[in-house]
Amino acid sequence: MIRTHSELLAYIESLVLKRPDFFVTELISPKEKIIQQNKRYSYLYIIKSGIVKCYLSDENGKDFIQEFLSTGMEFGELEVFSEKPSFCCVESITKLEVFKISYTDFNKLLDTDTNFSRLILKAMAKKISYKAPRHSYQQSYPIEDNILKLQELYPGIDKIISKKDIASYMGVTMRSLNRALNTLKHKPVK
Amino acid sequence: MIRTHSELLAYIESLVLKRPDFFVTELISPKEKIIQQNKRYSYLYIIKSGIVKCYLSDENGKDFIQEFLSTGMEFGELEVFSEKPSFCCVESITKLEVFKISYTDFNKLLDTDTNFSRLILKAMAKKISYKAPRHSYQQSYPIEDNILKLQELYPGIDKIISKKDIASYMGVTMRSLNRALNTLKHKPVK
DNA sequence: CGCGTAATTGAAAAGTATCAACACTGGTGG
DNA sequence: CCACCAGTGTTGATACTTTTCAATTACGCG
Repeated sequence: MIRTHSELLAYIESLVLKRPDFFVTELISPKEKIIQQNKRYSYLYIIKSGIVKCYLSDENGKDFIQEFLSTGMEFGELEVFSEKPSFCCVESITKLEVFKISYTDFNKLLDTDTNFSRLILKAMAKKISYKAPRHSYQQSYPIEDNILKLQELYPGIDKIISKKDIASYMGVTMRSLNRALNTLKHKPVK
Repeated sequence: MIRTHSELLAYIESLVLKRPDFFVTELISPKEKIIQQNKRYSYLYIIKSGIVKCYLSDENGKDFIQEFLSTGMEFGELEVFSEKPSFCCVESITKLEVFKISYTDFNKLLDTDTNFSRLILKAMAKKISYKAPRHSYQQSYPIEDNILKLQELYPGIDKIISKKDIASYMGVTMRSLNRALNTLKHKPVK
């Protein structure tokens, strides 16, 4: 649920030393919108520490959280390739430390540094293989099953992420989430 | 819904001429399982012509279709990066013409051919930006809305894809799909 | 013709959303 | 210090949507 990629972070940190002109370090406070849907940007980000949520919001005001990203995860990179405006929002949950790099410099790195290019490919492959089973499971199983799975994989997640966000992540209303939690409490059958 | 990537196909075809030793052309008949979940492979595929479905099937036997792929789309490439067994099944719907390339040769190309590497990055970015809004929309809106959207984007899709598959793609039962179709027919309000 | 797969439909059961009321919390300002 | 407010979380009643199950029809093909 909260995704990380330590290998990428390590490599980025080594790059920052080699090419300090490419990267800007930034501190961001909680609840800040870093990327807004349908806007154009020219920078992408790699998280050094902290957690962001990455979500799509539709015209009805319903938000749907794609993933929670943490150390070593990049965001805003897809637009480099698609050349379209951002298709999702990114907002900090905790306070954040990020590396920022311009599309231009990112492209330079891709073209000249095979290791880097490889890591980005890997990062994107990870994003895809993560999304697919989640999407599938969420559609195929009732809420209770999804909660159980979440608790199993990420015990104590509710202390970090608000319930509202957990509900948005699961694609259900908070009412349904609460009911499911209650019935699980009262019949911890297995 | 049926995804294509002509730019990649064009480039692959030019590569086939330059490096005929890297590629094998194969003909595949309909309803063949090309890739099976949780198995390991050493080849990946690029579609020259025809349509495949790419789906996850869970222990309950429910299938969930990720995407329909056609000309220029690659599959089986994620496992090159993740180094894990395949996480989804791929099955031909129509008869198929594909290029096959081994992980080894694919890696060689990635390391030596910047244009190629770039196209693969782009292909993966496309896969991600396609999945996210779809997932979001499907969770947030009722079936009828999803049908309308589908009919708008791909009129006549029902002639190519079986209803069963359309239902699996939308993540609902066929019963629900049929009911939604009927109510749409009887009240074509707008 | 007969077989298997795909598609259709009804009725009951399960799951989820909507709406609305209310509790809890941590600021903020009087 | 208290009152107030906004954001977050909780809960009940009800309506709606979707699944499940099962029975039936339609279609393509040997």
